[in-house]
Amino acid sequence: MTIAQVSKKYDITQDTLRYYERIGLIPAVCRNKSGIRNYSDEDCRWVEFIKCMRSAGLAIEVLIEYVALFKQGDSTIDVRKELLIEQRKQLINKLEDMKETLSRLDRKIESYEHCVVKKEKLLIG
Amino acid sequence: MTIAQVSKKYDITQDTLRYYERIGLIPAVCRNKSGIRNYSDEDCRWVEFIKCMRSAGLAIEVLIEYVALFKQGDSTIDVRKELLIEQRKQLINKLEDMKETLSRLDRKIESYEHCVVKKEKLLIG
DNA sequence: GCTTGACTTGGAGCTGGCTCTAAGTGTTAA
DNA sequence: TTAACACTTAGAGCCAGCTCCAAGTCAAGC
Repeated sequence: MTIAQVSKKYDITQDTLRYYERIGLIPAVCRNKSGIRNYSDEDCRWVEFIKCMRSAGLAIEVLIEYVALFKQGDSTIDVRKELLIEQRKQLINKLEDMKETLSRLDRKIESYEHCVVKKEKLLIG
Repeated sequence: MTIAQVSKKYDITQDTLRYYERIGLIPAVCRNKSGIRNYSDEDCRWVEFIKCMRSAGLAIEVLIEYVALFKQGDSTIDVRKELLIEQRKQLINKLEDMKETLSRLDRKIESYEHCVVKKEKLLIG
């Protein structure tokens, strides 16, 4: 796949794809003889995985570390697993916080309902 | 309450508190004759509300709008409610995305479990 | 051969959201 | 009364994470 196709498929700009590769957020993509990127299926899976993790708020720094460990091979399997577990923990905490905020927002909206009712009562009665 | 107390209570730097006030993220706080901020209970509730919403990822821009509408009085009640409902919608979507990412992370960690088991089998057998 | 156009690079620029600084004012304690 | 300190302001600086740009390379079509 060309960079243009990957960009379209995953809705990530070409600039961002090149940027991610430059900083090591995805492993180096193979090129043809004239230096043009040709994304393999595995490259695509990386792009998709990183996009997903980024959108959930995992830091670029952490993901770069994960990719670097991956490149070092099987000896880093345990470390990678620990890294993922730590990220999961943080994600769960964030989810909890957001759920609380959501219910607070619900209550706030609820109180606006009462407001409107009062206003209507005033208008009617 | 002084800015120092509010800063401590809500774990927000004094700089950030002043910044929030400057850009209209919280309504103007009353000052004594020499210009020093004195946070009322209502000011504190604003600080806490804004902190909570910010931590869930609501944009500063949107919250500034909410505060501006609030300052305009009761005529903006309906608009404010709509604004909150829209933000709730977005928050729910974000939560859903994050939940999916979380279960993906779970599966990934799961697959690392298998990895370790294989490695152990190799070591043992 | 020449133009067009899709790609390449390194580096500069931008946005959001703080965070720090310099210069100044006011209160308090010795 | 003078030193120390907590506060004030406007504006510069910083960081993450892109996004844009200039200059260059290459392949395809006229």
